[in-house]
Amino acid sequence: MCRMARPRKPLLSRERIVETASALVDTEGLDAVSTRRLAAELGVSGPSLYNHFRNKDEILDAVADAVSAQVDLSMFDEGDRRDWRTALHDWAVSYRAALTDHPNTVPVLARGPGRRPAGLKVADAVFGAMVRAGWPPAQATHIGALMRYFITGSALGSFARGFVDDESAYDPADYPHLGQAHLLAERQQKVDEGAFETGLRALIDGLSVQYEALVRA
Amino acid sequence: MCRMARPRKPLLSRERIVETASALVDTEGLDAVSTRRLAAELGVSGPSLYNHFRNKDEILDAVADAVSAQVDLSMFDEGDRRDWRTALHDWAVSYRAALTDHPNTVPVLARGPGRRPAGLKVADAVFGAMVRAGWPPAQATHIGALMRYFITGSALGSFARGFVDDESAYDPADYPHLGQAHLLAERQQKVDEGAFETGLRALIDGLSVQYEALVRA
DNA sequence: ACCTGAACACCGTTCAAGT
DNA sequence: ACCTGAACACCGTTCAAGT
Repeated sequence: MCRMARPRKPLLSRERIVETASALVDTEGLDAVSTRRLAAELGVSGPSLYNHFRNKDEILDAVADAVSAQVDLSMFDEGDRRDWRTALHDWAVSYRAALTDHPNTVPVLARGPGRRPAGLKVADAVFGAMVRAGWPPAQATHIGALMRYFITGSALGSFARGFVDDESAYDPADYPHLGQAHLLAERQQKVDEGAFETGLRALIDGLSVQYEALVRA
Repeated sequence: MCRMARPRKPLLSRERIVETASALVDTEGLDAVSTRRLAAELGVSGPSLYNHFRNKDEILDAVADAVSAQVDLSMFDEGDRRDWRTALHDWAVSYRAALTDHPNTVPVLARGPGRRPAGLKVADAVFGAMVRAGWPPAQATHIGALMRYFITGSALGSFARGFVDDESAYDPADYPHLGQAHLLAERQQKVDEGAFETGLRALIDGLSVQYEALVRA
């Protein structure tokens, strides 16, 4: 029959838009998401999206926030018996896992929580748990921020292929210590995991030093 | 009299393009750089740029690399007497300062050195110095990577969604006073600086713990 | 070699018009 | 309220043509 301009049931919803956009980001990357392409994927015309989101950035923010919502926060529950060190470690691992599952969203997430509800919930949970563990509020804020720096920085630096898998890009005359940089690219994932683990351990060990000085005072 | 298609002296050079692009990025942000806009700024037509760079990404890479070139590496010189801890700290502070000077380039830089010469030189210097200090090569690689994660992650999380850049997004009904956004920006900057300092100290303290265990073995 | 205009295949967003 | 096509002001990039 005839195509109606407005069906009795809306064709679109925020949920459906975010689901489709997320799938597109995961499979084809951030650049594949244009309003026209996304709309086509949803079976509507481009401008229809503007009935549900103010602009494209809001759609991408919602996609990113769905990833933040996957981060496990149970280690920060009041009832959880984990030491703050263990909780912080387990949380960082869960956070990184969420980013690993959706590497293409990292450039959006790495810019901070902004006004994204799930992102803010993560920040709030870390802050609350650190304060309960005995950290002064100002330090608890710092810990939440610096952990996020490290985790998102790691995810961004890892997935974006920090080194190129091409030996000719690294002339040993220019970079005497990078002779095996192409091999480094080959084993990039291993290196990134190792660097993440080393850094995470160092971060928590170092915070422990500051914590001990704190409780002693 | 007549306008020539090819003057005896080239109108463009890679240097001039990068200089103009850098100024545009610094003053108006990454999004302000379009090939047409940049070309207009240079007094030429858009396609002219393709005689000097393969594509726009290469121009942006060159802009980012100019920032990497500003990072002080003297603390990693063979003659320098600084302890590896102090060298790492001083380098991190210099690195962050370079990013602070050009916050709009951080999204490009945070993706890793790629094949950018100055970025690779930085990675090479850190690696070499850590190995000379007694770290095993695998650990030296990790240290270079994890420090970069933290520093770029910090810069991205701080500057990209700073309250200053975001000012237009605030509803004037909620923030009727002009000073409000400024206060938020100032507080955010303080938090970011504090988190960076706390994190940097923790990272180096934590690495020290691992180093002590290493030399004892 | 280096620059040009024209052209191609796109963009994000607005808006009047439809139901 | 929610979707449409048309329109506006852009994009990055290719390419034949000019000198």
